[in-house]
Amino acid sequence: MHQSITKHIHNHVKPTAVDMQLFYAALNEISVAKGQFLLKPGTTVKHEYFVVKGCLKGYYIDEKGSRHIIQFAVENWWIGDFDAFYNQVPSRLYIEAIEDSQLLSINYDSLQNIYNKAPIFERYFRVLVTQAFISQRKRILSTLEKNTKERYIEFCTSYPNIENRVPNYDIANYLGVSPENLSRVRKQMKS
Amino acid sequence: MHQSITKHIHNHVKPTAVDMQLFYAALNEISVAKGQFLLKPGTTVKHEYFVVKGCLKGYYIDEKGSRHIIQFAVENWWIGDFDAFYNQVPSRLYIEAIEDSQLLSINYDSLQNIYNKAPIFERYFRVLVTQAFISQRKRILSTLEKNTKERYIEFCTSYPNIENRVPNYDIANYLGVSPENLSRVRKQMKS
DNA sequence: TTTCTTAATTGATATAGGTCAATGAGATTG
DNA sequence: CAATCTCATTGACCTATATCAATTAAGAAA
Repeated sequence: MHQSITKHIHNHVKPTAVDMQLFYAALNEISVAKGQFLLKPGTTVKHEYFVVKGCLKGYYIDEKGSRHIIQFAVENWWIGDFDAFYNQVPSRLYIEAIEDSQLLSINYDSLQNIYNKAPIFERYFRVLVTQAFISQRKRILSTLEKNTKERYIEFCTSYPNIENRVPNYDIANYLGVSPENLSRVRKQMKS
Repeated sequence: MHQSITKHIHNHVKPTAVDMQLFYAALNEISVAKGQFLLKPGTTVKHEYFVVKGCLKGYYIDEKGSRHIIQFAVENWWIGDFDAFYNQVPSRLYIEAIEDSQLLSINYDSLQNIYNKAPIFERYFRVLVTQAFISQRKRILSTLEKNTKERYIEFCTSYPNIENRVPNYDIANYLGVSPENLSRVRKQMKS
C-alpha cells in the first residue's frame, strides 16, 4: 500500500529510514466508492490525500450555485483543500470520487509533528507546493492567451489519460467553458 | 534597509539571530528606475526579489505577441520568476518597475545553502509559496465565476492602493480583459 | 433485451466582451 | 507655452461562447 507514496517521496527528497517510519505511522488508508465524497464543505477535520488508485475531482459551488472544478487527481497525486488545511478553517471544497479509489490520508497535527521531527518533509511539501503553484500559473496563462480548442488540446497533453477517465462535461467545467462548446470543439477537431 | 524584510520573516517564522545573520549575508540591495527592467527573458542568473519600496509588474509575452501580467508587487511582496528560479532554467518573464523601486535580492545557490544551514527558511518559503498558491487559486476561481465588473471590484479590494499606482490598462491586462471594456465597467460603476 | 438514466450532440438565438478607429485629457518635454 | 506622448474614453461593429431547447447516444439497471 505504501509503495507508490514511497516512490513519490524519493523522487523528490532523500529521507532516512527513520524519517520514513515516522511518515508511514501518520498515514491512514481510505477507500471511496465512485460517486462518494471524500470531503464536503464545513468539515473541520482536515487531511490531505494521496491517490494510490482511482480518480477524483475537487470543486467549489459558488454563491450563484455554479460548480467549478479546481483539480482532478489520479494515481500519485495529492488532493485536498489546501486553503482549509493550511489555515485550519472549515472547508469549502467538495472532493468526489470519479472512480472507486484508494487513498492515503495524513492529518494536520501529524504533519506539523513530522515537520519538526523530520524537516526533510518540510522540503518535500515545499517542492510539491512549488510545482502546484507553477502548474496553476500555467493554467492562468492558458486562460489568458488561448481559446477553447487550444486549451482542450493542452489539457489532453498535460493530463494524458485523464481525458478518457473523466466525463467531457467535467473537462468543460475545468476549462471554464460550456459542455456544448467543448462538444463543438471536439467535433471540429475530428475533421 | 533590512527592517521590512526582518519584520516580514518574523511574521511567518521564528528564526534565531544566527539564522538571520546567515540570511542577511545572502541579500543584495538593488535599485530600479521606473520603466526599467529587473528581469528579462533568457537571463540565466536567477534571483528572487523582495520589494522594500516601489511597485513592479511581472508579465509574459506569448507566441502571438500578447502580453499577460501575472503579478504586481508592492512593498513587502516577493517577486520573481518562480518557475525559472525553482527549475534553474532560463526565464521567460519580464519584470518591469512601475515606480522607482528598491529591492533586496537573494540568489539560488545562497538560498539552497541557507535551506541546509537554517531549515527555518525552508518553512518560511514553504509558507510563502502556500499562500501564493492559495491566492492564485482564488484568481482562477474568480475568472471562472465572475464577470469583468465583479473581478475589478475584487481586485480593488484585494489589492488596495495598487489600483491607484498602476495604469488601468495594466489592471485590465491582469484581469484578462480589454482596456476598453474595463473603462466601460468603471464608467458604469460611477453611476 | 428492454427500460431508465445520464451524457453528448446539434440547432437556434442571445450576449459579454473583443477589435478597430477616433477623440479627449493629462502628463512630459523641448 | 506649444508640441508630443501616453493613457483613458467613447462609438460602431464583430465574434466567441453562453444559453435554451430538443434529440441522440451510451451506460446502468432491471
